[in-house]
Amino acid sequence: MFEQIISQLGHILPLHEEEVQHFISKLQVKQVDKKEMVLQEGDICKHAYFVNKGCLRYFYNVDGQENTGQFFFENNWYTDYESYLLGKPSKQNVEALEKSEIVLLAKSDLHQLFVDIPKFEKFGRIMAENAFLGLRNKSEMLTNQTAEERYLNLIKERPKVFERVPQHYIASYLGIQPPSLSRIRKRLAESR
Amino acid sequence: MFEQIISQLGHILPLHEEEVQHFISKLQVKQVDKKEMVLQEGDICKHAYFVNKGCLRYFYNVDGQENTGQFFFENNWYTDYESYLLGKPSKQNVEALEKSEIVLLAKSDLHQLFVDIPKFEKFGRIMAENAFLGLRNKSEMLTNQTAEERYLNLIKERPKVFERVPQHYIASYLGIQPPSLSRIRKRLAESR
DNA sequence: CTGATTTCTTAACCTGAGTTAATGCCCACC
DNA sequence: GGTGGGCATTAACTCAGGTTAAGAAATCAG
Repeated sequence: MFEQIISQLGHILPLHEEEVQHFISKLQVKQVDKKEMVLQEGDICKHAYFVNKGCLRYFYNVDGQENTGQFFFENNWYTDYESYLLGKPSKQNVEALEKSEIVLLAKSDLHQLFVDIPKFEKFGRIMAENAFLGLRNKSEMLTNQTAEERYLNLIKERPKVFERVPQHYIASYLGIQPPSLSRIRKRLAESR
Repeated sequence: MFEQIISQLGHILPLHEEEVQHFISKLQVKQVDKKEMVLQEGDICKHAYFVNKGCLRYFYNVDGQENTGQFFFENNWYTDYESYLLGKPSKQNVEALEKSEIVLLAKSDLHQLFVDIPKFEKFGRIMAENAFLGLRNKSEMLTNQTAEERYLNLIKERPKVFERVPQHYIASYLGIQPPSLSRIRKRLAESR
């Protein structure tokens, strides 16, 4: 149930058995169906989500267009940090792209952990740092690369995405429309 | 010299006088001229920078084009987290847009602080969280808004930028070219 | 197995922004 | 007080990507 999350945590923090138990006592597991929403725009994000199995994506809804921010597969954390940290309504929507099992950690519990076991602050810091690095990657890709470069880069760096995610979500992740992704694929296929 | 940084720190962490002194002992001040580079692409970013006075901007160099990521004014922290955290050569360039005074905090010293005074982990966490929020704002703006919306939003949210930063840097920050920003300004002026 | 739905591709047309280059303005500095 | 360099604007042209719509292909549910 929590082996994955505990194993990952063990790589960050050395913990005593009772600390592990204390941590586990804060966790809850949730099964979600394909296409089920985990978080909706307007909700206040009060949890961090860890993917045990399956796949989540978050997206923005802009003028009826879905704008995919990121995909999260097994052993990855997701949270809408902005809503989570500032207590503001989220602008993000999160849905399961597959039947998934996710672990929930409430913000209030995590903050209590920071107090009860101060070394968990390090966990909090590393979560935030990793969230930053993930966003930075995405953001740099959108600013500094052309659509074609972004596509090629994604194939190279995360080929798994293409095996598990429909192409129109990938287009949206790359910041383009499905016809545009098709054009890029066609262009590349011809020039080879 | 360090009043600003200590004052800000005081809002995050309650500290004893000796802890403040310990922290201050890690800091160094640097004066930089207008247009002077603080960090260059390829360097490994080993410090966090706090702006006491003046203004920094960081940018990417992509095919000879400068791609501005952010401006930092007084009382803001900058670091290239990716290079800083992973020890990789930075892809960013940082220059002073005005004669500036900046405070440097070395990564190695900060990590020693985490060990010496564990509650500094909280400072580290909040730094990372704030870096995330800043990037998230920028990133969301680029993904979800048109160039015109980004321009109007910047005027509304950070009018100071227009008073202190040449327009071609603002264009680059908005993700467009100077002629394009001129067109937007013209369009807006006409439709009013 | 079959009809329905989702997904992908293609075509035609449109548009916002890039590119390049010319012009004029401003102001910093000699 | 001139002058040279940096900066903003404008024009003309190009093009990547958006938009819309239609059709083909794949996938799913009953």
